[in-house]
Amino acid sequence: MRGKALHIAISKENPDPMHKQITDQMRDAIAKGALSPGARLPSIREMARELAVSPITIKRAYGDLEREGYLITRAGLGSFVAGIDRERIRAKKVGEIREEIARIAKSAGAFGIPIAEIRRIVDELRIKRR
Amino acid sequence: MRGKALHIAISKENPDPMHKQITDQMRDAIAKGALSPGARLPSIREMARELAVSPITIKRAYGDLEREGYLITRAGLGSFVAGIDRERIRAKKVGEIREEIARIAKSAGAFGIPIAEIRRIVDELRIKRR
Amino acid sequence: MRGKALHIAISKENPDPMHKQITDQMRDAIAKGALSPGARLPSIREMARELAVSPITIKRAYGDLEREGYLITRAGLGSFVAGIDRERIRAKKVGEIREEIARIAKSAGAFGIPIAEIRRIVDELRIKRR
Amino acid sequence: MRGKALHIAISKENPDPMHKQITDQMRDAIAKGALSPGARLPSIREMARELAVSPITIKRAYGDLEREGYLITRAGLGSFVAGIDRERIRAKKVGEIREEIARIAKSAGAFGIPIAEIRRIVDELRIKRR
DNA sequence: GTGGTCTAGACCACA
DNA sequence: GTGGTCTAGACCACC
Repeated sequence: MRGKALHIAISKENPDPMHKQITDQMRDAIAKGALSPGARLPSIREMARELAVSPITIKRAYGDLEREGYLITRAGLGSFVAGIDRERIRAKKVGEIREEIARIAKSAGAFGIPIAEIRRIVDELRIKRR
Repeated sequence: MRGKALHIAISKENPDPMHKQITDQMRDAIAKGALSPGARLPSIREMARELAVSPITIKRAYGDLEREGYLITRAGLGSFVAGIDRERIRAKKVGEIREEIARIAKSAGAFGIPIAEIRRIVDELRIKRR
Repeated sequence: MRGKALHIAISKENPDPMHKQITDQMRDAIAKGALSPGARLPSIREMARELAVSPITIKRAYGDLEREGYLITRAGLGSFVAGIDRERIRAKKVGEIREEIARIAKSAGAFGIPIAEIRRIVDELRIKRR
Repeated sequence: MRGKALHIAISKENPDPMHKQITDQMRDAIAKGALSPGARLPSIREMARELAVSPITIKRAYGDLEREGYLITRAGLGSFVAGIDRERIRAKKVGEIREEIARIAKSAGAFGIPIAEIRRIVDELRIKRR
């Protein structure tokens, strides 16, 4: 299997701004290990051509990911996947999920939907995935 | 006890736009039954004064809720809580939750977080709420 | 004395990019307390007109300061000085100074300049300021 | 003992551009006396091979150092460490340090950090180095 | 009016 | 070629 390691899809339907769609997908790809530390990423201009967006939008996405520690970029050289503490990132993600679930549970409560029902929804997913 | 049926809190910290903070809380109040069908809501001007925001913001919120079927505005009379098919709304909300959970599970998978762990997070919440 | 609380000077001589010159000066102003928490900052467009730069450059500066926790900005409302943990920021600044001094001392060592001489330079400053 | 007089380390982590990392280290080596006046430096190509960078980058570094008076390049012969007025260079460096310290002290003042505290930081360094 | 996003295009330093 | 900065101008959502 020889293909692009990076398949980024931008949807105009998605209300998220482009740069967020890009960072979200790249963050996941890096976290998942689809991109190994040190690997060179497409240059800003390449990526811009490929996704048919402005280089500035890609720059914005790369810049955000750099601030988050997912990649490092050096003028004249390009951008590279950063050495990442996978455990730290996983823990951070779990924390985010916990907050999201809590928010959902709270809002569900107002509609008379108990947490038990949310649990049931999660279990449905587990079964579907089997 | 005759008091405000409606306690809406707008926070500047909350990144959500004001009109969304308002609709979210009113929707929950109506769904929860805190506001009974037919009940008269404060006029746009009253509400605006009370929350110290622009009437335009309230108009936007009422308009959104009307489009969603939660209230009815009669020109010259005011706005009233709509008669609501509680079951229909609950079912709709469950569907929304299902989609959100699926989205979370998908993104979590990229970080090596299995659905079982999400289930665990939900269970933690159940215990905490007891 | 009634004047602008914010005097920002941009120099074309300065090799730092404009947005950094702006953030540096605003950060100092906020840290110093010249701007109180909650105070409204000039809008992006106002500031841009005043400094005769593009609104995007100001946006960049405000965005950086927001990520650093110095201000919060809400669409449609404007930008406001954040409630700040002054102690935390002071400690961070001391850490940065420590690193800078260490770097200077290291580079000075190569020229045969001992730390004692750096100390003497600092003392000169103390006397001058009296 | 006949070994490399010049150990230059280029780091990808270091945000400084490569040419600066090189000039900084060579300048220090010359100022320190590790390279004696008249000594022949590796040719641009040699150096480039050794550091695994482009000859253009080395050319830029050598050129910068020549402009600063640290080395002399004779076409066809190579590059040589310049005869240096060590005192003059030391004095210049002290001046630079004085300016940097003044800048740091000024910025620190905005955070309520007195010069006395900077002095303390310098003293900590002195102790650590003993 | 406010901020948020995106584009097209320019100029610069770095390799 | 690379990334970094800045401009001018457009369109959108929010208030």
